[in-house]
Amino acid sequence: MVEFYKDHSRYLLAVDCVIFGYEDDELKLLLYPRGFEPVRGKWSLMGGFVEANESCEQAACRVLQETTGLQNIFLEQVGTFSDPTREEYTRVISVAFFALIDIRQHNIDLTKEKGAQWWPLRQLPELIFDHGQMISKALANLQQKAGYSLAGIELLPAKFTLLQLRKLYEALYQRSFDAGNFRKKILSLGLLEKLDEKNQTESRKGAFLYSLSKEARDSDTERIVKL
Amino acid sequence: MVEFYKDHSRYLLAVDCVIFGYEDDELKLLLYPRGFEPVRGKWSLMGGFVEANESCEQAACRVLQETTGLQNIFLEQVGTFSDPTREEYTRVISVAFFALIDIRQHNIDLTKEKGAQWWPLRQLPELIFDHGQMISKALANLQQKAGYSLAGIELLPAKFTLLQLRKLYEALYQRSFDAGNFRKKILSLGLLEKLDEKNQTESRKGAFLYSLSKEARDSDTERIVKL
DNA sequence: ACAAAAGTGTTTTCTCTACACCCATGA
DNA sequence: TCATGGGTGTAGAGAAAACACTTTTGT
Repeated sequence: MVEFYKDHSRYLLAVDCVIFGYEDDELKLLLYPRGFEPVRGKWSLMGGFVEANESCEQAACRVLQETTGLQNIFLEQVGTFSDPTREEYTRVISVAFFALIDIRQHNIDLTKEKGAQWWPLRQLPELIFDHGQMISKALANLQQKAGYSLAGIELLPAKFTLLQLRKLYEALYQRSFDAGNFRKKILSLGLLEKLDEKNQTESRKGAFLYSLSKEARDSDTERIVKL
Repeated sequence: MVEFYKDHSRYLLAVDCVIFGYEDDELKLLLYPRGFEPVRGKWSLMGGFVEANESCEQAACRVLQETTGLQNIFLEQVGTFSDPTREEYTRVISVAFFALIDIRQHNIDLTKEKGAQWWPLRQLPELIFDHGQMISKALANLQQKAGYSLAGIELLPAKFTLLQLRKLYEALYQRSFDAGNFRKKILSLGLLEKLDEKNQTESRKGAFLYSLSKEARDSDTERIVKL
């Protein structure tokens, strides 16, 4: 066995997922009443411990899959929270991730089973530990990312109208965008593919559906929203 | 003692610092020949283990202070590296930080004592583990941050000329900037304070020195460089 | 007919960029 | 006097913002 490191402490390592969804023109977060002690029953992000054979990213994927039934989800590190007193009873280091999911795709039975609820971002309940900080930082990350790419699109169905996209951006940045200018700006990026289908449910006239084009998944650094 | 967590593994937790400096019109990194096994003698970022009473941020501060003699340094998380096989002999999770220091302020004796060297960013030696990845990510962070704020300024002395600032930005982005336009853009941000001193060493005419104004430390989200 | 969203076009404003030009001064 | 950086001004290109206007269709 290895002797080099024997003088140093070892810590529990967890991941916590800030799971964003979008519904009724507003951003929502999936929160859970914590199922085990300590602080059982208080609202928290969904998390789990990192097992011996997995990275934090893999652990976050697993947690996400276990709680929403979804795989291949947009997932990104937010930061690592390591204040020695962040949990009450023992020291746990937590790596926070944020995930963007299409709220209509997730497994509702699975989430209900654990008592999970979608909470509007603007009216969150009190959260355990430093989960509030994790959420703030995740939101800041998301806003920044959405300003440079169409990252936020993961929150919409695969096919969407420009109205839906605009409403999403309005929710993200808490401001309104001129409909005409928004359309021109987004289409000028050349990242969207116009489909032959129309959505007739949200307007009299009907609006064409769009989806992210193949080429779009790659490099797209142009600015969309001026903050 | 606490029983809730007893089923979960505990891991060694380290921090690694990507220490940026700026000298001779180019970005440099402070690297160390690793002083202990395994892989003793290979070049690496300076790091250390997180002790029981400190957060990762505190550990990074401590490491930075121990290696450069500097305190109150710009320091920011880059990301957490947790691949189970990232180190050869045992599992270590590492949180990478990046630091910006004024290369002329650090304690040269202290760094020399450990065999540390400043390496031009464009000609780095081979590094241990995933330290190369940490550096790439840190650089990307720095570039992005410098595009929105005057973050890079920490690499310069407290008083500097606009030529020095421009050269720094040119090194950061590996491109040139029009001298007149750069001056106007930077000054229009209202973040710099013009001093009554001049630097006579870098031009015949002499250039006024500037420093970051008090108000500037706060929110400054306007874009400086278009990427 | 009207309301509401879809979609297009125009005008104005602002920022970015390129570049011209004068200033000061050490060699 | 010449080269070099300091510093200011300006004209043109291009993007962003504001907004007018036409189309479509369910009620």
